[in-house]
Amino acid sequence: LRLSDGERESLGRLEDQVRPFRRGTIIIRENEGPRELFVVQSGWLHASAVLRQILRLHFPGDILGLPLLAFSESPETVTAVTDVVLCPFSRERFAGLLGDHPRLGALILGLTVADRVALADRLASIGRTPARARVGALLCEIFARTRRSGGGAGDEGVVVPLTQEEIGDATGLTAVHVNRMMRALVEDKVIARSNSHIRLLDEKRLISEANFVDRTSIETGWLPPPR
Amino acid sequence: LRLSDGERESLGRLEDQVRPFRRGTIIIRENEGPRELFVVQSGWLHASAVLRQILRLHFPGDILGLPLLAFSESPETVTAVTDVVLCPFSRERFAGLLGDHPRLGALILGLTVADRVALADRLASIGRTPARARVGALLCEIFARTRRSGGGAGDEGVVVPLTQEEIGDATGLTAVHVNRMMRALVEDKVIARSNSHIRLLDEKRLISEANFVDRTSIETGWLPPPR
DNA sequence: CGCACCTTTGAATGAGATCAAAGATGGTGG
DNA sequence: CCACCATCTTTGATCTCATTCAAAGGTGCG
Repeated sequence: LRLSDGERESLGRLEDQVRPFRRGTIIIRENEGPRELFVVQSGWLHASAVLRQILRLHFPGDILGLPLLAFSESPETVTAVTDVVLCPFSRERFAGLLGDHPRLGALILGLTVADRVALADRLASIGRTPARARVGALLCEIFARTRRSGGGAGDEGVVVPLTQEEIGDATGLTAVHVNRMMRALVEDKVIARSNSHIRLLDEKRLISEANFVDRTSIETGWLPPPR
Repeated sequence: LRLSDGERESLGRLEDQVRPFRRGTIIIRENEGPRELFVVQSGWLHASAVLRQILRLHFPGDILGLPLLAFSESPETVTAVTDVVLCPFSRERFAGLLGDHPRLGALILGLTVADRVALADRLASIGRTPARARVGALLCEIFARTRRSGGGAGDEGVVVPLTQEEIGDATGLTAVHVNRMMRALVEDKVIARSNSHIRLLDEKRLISEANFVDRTSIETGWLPPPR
């Protein structure tokens, strides 16, 4: 999508501040009223809820804290999985952006809708597929989103900084069972692992047995004209 | 939220057409390219994905087809659960609304974010809680949203037009197990049932054992100024 | 009144959880 | 540079919640 000069400038201004955090840091705490939203500049994070369910992985380019647009208390905890660099901005600043550039608002609405659809995919995965497919779907999502944000990650695989416990929290499984499923995937030569580095050996098969659909690219043709 | 005259008028125009559908009708079909979005005027619908997972219940006031803002092919099937009346409108018309009234765009973004949060709640429910709590959470959601949209539904209960099979599709359970959990809830005097009519006897208890959080009301204080 | 669909119930089975403990790995300070 | 400790991974045995399979009641619509 080609942005107008005004849009580009307003978006750029959102990233004028830069703040680094150590891995493990809690960026937004559940049930507290955060004052800021963030754009992820580098690193991985995850959003989790009660009962340790991991709801979402966040990669560079994502906006953190959108629930603040609907609720004064955060419904989720956002934790840095690796060291991260974030660009904070206020809700008022964001409102100003939406007011000045309705097309950007529509674009962000589109991105939020896409996010909602991806979440729905995960709901179906967790509600209706066996453990192995759930782990597979998570891996597919990690690869699709890493490719999009992190540059390469083509064939050399990805360093996944998640513990098996965290993969379990994301898939609704126990760490023990995640371990067995990952070993089974290695056994069947669908993936290869060494420590935290994972490589896809048979992506077609993984995608098909996990029922995975890539939701990383969205339509922009319908947007209102730029201002 | 108080709308400006222009906002009110533009919103009203979205509902200028009215189209009734019979119960059981498929309104939007997965993997097809729908041409329209809809506002629900009356009736219940549900959105489902492959594997029969029900992703979302839709009540009067909801917008159907938002995924069209991100994807040209619908990721979900929308089916009328009861007879319904819908107001169709085009994506272009919606884009016009967003362009003319950025504050409405921001409001719809807030509503979409709230929807995403509610979906995240269901993900946690399905991923991390036992069957009885999942059924309970669905009932809580139905009561909360019926109250909001359908008027009363205070103490006299609600007629739930879903089969136990459909409740299972929404909660990731089998119809047989849904039946056992519902009977257990009746047995423990948490709910009362006669045919498809359900009444809450001990809402506090149901909410607490289901970990339910009501996400039906959202913040609007941050919105940009109206135009 | 009959048929289709839905609910209810029982028994057997199985996927994943739980419990427990033994290897790996990596970061830290001496 | 190495030893130690915390954290993470792996493995086995057992248990349990939910599924599956099967069949008998209900309910309401045509």
